[in-house]
Amino acid sequence: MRMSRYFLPILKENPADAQIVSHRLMLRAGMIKQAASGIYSWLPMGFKVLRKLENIVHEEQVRAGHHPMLMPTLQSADLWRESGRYDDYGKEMLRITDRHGRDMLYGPTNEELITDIFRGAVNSYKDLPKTLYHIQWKFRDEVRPRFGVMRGREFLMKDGYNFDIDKPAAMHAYNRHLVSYLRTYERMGLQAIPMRADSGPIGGDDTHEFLVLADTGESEVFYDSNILDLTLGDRAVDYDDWDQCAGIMQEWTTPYARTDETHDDAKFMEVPEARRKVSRGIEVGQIFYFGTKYSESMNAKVVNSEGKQVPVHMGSHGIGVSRLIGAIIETSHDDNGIIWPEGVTPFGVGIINLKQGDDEADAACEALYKSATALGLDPIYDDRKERAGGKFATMDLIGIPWRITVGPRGLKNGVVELTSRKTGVSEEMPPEQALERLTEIYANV
RNA sequence: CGGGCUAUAGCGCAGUCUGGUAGCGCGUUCGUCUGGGGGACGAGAGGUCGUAGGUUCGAACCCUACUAGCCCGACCA
Repeated sequence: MRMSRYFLPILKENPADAQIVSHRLMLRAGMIKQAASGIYSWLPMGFKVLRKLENIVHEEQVRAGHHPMLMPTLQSADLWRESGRYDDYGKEMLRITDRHGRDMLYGPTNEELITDIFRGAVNSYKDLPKTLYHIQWKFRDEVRPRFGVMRGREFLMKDGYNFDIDKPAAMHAYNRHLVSYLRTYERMGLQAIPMRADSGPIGGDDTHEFLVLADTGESEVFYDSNILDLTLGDRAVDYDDWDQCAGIMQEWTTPYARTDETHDDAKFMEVPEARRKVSRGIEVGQIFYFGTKYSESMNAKVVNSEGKQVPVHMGSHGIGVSRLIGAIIETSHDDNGIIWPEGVTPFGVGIINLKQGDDEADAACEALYKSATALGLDPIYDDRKERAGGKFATMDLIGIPWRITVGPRGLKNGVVELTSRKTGVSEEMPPEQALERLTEIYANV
């Protein structure tokens, strides 16, 4: 992308309404614009990152054997009356009346809809297990939206639902989700810790929340620092292997890690003092096993191998996709702006032409831009007639992890400069070599 | 939902107390110089002062109502 043609309305000054760093940087980097309280338009660069996160979530869900689909944002109140949640959910649910006077709602979640879809189509244990999910906009009419996309009213969320014949099978689904979520967050450059949590209005027995450590997090968290050393890395996972998934589940849930809601001080004190950590965390996902809560109230039953009607065992699992952007920025930024992890960056490399209008510099940048594009590096080329300082500041603000700086001084020696946004370390090398290095870096992302 | 605050140019703000026809910085447009970390000088463009009503010869400013947004708390992914 040529910056001169892109829509990137960056702000030099801090917007007055933005309290936390991710909100401030998203506004300054021209990623979002507020449309109403807690509701945002996603401008091209913000949208690009959002789509990248969405893709990672999809890839990892499909890899785990789950089926993508799409349910509507608007739902009929009827199903919610059937489950009993129409009255229980409270004012957080945005209620709408259509022209015929029918009660509708903008979905805050989709348990009712998915159960309705499932019960009409599946009747036998032979059709189980199934896990369906979608990534869709939700609306919760928060009393007090704040912190930009971290706590908006409209938000993009992946929510998935598993249907299993009994509890052991449903627990495998639970474990499988935990593993797929760990992998998802790792690919995004995030360390998200599964913590025993409170089930809240969704209900259920078993639930873990995934928390990203950050000072601005909404929850207080208590954990054994040993958990920070765990990584999935590139180990091969067979999602059909119950024992392997249970083993990974064990591995991650053995060290103490809880939010304040479920914190047990006596147990926490058993952790050696040096490893006992108290911090704050941003919740970026949650998994639940809730047994037959919805299948019973909504009559989602199958015939088991003995010919008897039994309610299916269900679980639901969510990832706050739009809020993840906030979480990533909270954990990855400096005074100059965002620092995108390579896995989610809107552009692979930023090319800065220090002397726009200089024939040699222009030609070198053009060539570099074309090669980088052909290599799939998805470059953003700052070809504006700006001073060098302004170009550096913009590139730092929008957080592109790698920068190639092209100027007449280096070109005399046939070199450009490759700079890491994260470390600030620069190295001079011929343009082809810089592209090779970047190709290698992104091949491993 | 309780308590507090704000609304003036794209963004950040002053002007309101003490009423007299709207200003600063950034951005933006044009020109000249400059050219490796938000440069300098000069000349421009851009505002129903949130909305409606009231007081007044005259309202951004005083009064009333409404709307929107923000902060603290309770609540939440």
